[in-house]
Amino acid sequence: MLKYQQIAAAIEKYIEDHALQQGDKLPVLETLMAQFEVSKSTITKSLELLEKKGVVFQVRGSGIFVRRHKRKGYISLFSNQGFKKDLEDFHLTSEVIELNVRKPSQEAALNLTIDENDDVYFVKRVRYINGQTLCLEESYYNKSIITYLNKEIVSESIFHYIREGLGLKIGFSDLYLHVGLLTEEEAAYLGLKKGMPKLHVETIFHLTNGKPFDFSKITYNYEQSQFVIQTNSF
Amino acid sequence: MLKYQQIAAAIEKYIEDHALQQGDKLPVLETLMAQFEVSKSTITKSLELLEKKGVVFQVRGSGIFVRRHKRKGYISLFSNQGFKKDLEDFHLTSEVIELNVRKPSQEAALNLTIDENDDVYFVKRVRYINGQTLCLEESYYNKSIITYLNKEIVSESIFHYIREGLGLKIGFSDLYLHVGLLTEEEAAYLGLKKGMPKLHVETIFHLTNGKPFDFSKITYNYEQSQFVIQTNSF
DNA sequence: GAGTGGTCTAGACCACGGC
DNA sequence: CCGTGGTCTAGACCACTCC
Repeated sequence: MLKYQQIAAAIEKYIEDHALQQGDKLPVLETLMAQFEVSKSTITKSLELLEKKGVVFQVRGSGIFVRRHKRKGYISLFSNQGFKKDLEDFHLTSEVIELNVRKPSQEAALNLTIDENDDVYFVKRVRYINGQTLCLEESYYNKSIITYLNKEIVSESIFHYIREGLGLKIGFSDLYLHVGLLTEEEAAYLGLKKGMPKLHVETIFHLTNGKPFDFSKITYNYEQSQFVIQTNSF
Repeated sequence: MLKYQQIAAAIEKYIEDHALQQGDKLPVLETLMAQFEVSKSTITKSLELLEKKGVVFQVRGSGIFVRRHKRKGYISLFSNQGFKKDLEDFHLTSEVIELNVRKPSQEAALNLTIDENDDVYFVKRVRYINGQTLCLEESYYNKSIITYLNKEIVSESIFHYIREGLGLKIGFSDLYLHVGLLTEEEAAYLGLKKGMPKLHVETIFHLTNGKPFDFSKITYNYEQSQFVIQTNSF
């Protein structure tokens, strides 16, 4: 692990352990430099990382402050697929409905930029949060990248397996959000009634080298659909 | 304007002008260093900025590539309030329903971290996209920060005025998303029917110094609610 | 004006991709 | 192995905040 990542992790842990709140001041750069025995730019890099993650904000001429949104019970839209850590407050489980190798739909092939004759893993799951249905998920994984999946992996965190088991590096993703009404089938899986509202999210996940490896379609239970997103200006 | 921002803007313009597509390769670092006559870290800073914005992605040992999502007609969830540039494809207009100075609701006071006796500007607008209703917006601006607003400003881009007119620097924001069904009043403003789905977004905007200055509640027309979000891993 | 974060440089060395 | 991006350093100078 790189220095600036270690330092960022240490600072984040410090904030967590001391239960610091929004606006609380952290030590000044010079102190941090001395404490971690690194140069200024390394500390700066660490703090940039934490700023991107929405953990701190820096004010020139003033200091470094903790950033923390106030509301509880909201799910971070980004820490759902792939970044499970933030969900420690929640119990996430999955019920696997379907898992097989097949040819992709035209839509899936397009989004994964593969040929319709290439193989994909198809995964269909219902995910539960604290015992309640959270969402219905249908995912297509490019089999030439995600070479193996089994029921055990798919019941747990697929993304954890991709990183640790396969040693792949997940880069960026594009999310597409829609609002609509539940179909009969979706309602059945989620234990809701047809015609109730839904949040539908399609995501294309890429590796750091830019190759799309997963196309996911997720329908969220509106009762559980409380999401938070932290953003920064450019 | 800072060097690295100028360079980032230049590179972004180059991508735009040459209509580069996802995966297209940009010149290597050394070339860019020479071309802009700056040191390596400055170019790196520029590219980091573009990476944050979702304009490029960098692959170690390989190169710098253009990142561009494929779907058209989607609104970027972040470039709506405050970052209007990305919406050039769309015609955005506003109809002002209400504009006045008042005491904040308990909810607004809480989210702006002010007292219920402090003054706020209250703005209620319906926003149109290409002539269709896009959303109903109710905003509370901390009057001790946003000292003046009038109908003309509020009909145009409030955030542009805050930046240029008031010289304030917008920092970060917290978005809270919900899905639900339209009330009678909301449906009336949006020209829809009660009971249809809605996306409800509450946002708290902060200045770079961390002070919240705007609390907004927006109800989106589900027919227009096609949003895209580009994210990066940490 | 003192304190504090941000920008920029020049250069050494490292790590990954792909031929 | 070469080309390419990433990390890290030491230090100069700049810009903002707040007393």
